[in-house]
Amino acid sequence: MLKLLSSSSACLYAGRTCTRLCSSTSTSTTPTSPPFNLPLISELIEKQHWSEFKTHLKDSSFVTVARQLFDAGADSMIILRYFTWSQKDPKFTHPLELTCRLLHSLANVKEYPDIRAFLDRFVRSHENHSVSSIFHLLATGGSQFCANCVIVDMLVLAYVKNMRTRLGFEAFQRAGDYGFKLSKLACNPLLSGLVKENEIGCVEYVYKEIIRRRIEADLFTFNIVINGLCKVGKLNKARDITNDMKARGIPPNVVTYNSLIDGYCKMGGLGKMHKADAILKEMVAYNICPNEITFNILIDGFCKDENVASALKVFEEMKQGLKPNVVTYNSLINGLCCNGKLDEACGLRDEMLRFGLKPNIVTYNALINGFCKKKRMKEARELFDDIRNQGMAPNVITYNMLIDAYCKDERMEEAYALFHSMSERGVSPNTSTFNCQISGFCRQGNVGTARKFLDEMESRGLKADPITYNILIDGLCKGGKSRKAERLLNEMFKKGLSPSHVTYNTLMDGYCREGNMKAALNVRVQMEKEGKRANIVTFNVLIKGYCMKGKLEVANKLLNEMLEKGLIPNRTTYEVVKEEMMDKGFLPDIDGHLYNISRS
DNA sequence: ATAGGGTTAG
Repeated sequence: MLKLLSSSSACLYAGRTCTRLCSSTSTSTTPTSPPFNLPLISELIEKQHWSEFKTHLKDSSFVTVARQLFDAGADSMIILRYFTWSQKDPKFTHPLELTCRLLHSLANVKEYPDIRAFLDRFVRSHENHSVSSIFHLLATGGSQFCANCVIVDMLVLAYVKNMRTRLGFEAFQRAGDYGFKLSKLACNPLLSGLVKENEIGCVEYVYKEIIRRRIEADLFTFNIVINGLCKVGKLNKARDITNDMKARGIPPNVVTYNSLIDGYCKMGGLGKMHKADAILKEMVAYNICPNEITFNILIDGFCKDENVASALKVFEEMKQGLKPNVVTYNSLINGLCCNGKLDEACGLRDEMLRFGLKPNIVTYNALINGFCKKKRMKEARELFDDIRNQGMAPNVITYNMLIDAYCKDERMEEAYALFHSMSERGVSPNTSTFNCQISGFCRQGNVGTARKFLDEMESRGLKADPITYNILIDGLCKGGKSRKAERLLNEMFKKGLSPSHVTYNTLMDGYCREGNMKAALNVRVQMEKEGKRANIVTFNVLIKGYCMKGKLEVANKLLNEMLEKGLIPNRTTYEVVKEEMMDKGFLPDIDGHLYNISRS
């Protein structure tokens, strides 16, 4: 078998010319082939008598035999069996032309489950045929148009199911070029895969094409698209699609509304919970009943909005008709912990135990985080030990929180001991784990050791992220080495990392502190060249820098520029301005803003 | 086949 394969591609092209030129009765392609006895060969394949099969065809390549089978009009199931058998050799590659021929022959006799299984293996195999070549051979293979539509539909599905979403998307596009009509059976999973991979641009494209190509869309189609748009904050578009579906006679359901509510909750900004609440009212008005998940989304939204009081109100409302679950409690416990209300958080933990709900690792992490932030390390550690007693295992987040807390408490050895023990327990450190420790060393002014951690992390195959660099840049700046810090920007670019606002602001702050306003302004220019507009922190840093140099006129000019750009001064701005400018007789034009700030 | 929770930098 194997030694014959090397010549298979030559055979393929010779064969193609041959089948085109000769009449269809031609069954023998090479003069050396033994006479082809279809009934006998078919029987041997069907009964899987492979050794006997080989003795009959010992000199023929796979391509030759396959072509003989096709040309002799063998049963498609027999040919499929032959293909499957030849796949036992993992290095074997079927010529794509024959694969397409097999697909056609299976489609013509409507053996759909077999096509599905075959394509599943096909996309998983190492044979990386390009989507365009597959389409080309399918379209020129002279099969019925409908057969091709089915095959392509199943091909898209096979790609998506096997995590080759990009290829699935490409096949979707090609299907449009060739005019092959797809079904929602392929399109819905494709959309779902694209959402999971955050390819929302592609999701929007596929949705538009589904409408344009008149592919039947169902409730799932719309919900997947709406969910994808909500996840990236494109709420207006999501609402438009909600209207589209209504117009097409598919009313939104609870899932649709949950996605929208979640979108508004995560959007951030002022009044977001008000908008989320408005959607809730709308859904109730349409007689769609909120479920546990609706409430979980709202509760989490209020918690993240630092409004635990409202979250608790919604929680009470939920208990009237629905049963809170672990996620509900986790959101509340986390909300309470982030606001330092540890007793109440523990109370809720006890309540969930009374209701027969078992705290999971997320519950523990929320509580541990709460204690860590209050520097109550002893209790945090007790909770950490309790995880194992409860038959669970701490995960990388648990470790990261504790390591970070020990570092912030300047207990670097304890942090390092945990760092060591996590590997022993089979939890691999990630970039954050290193960032916490790098940050710890920088805080102690030990940038050298911090830098060594970065190298150590990369030697373990973990990539530094922009945060790693922000930490190091901040460390160098605080040590009065802003020039050296600026060199790290180039290192970032070399690694394909793009500096964020934080990176530039940190560096500017460094130069400002050194009194080097010229260098600080240069950084701003560079930042804006990179398409990042100055934000509140940028202005705060620069204003403070000029104030410290006594250049209050320039500081005042910057303050006005900030207001003109619609940036609302925050507490830091207020403090800088108050201490440095107002006390020295400057009356910056931020009266109204000042009122808001002093109240907040 | 669609929905929910926890860590790091200014």
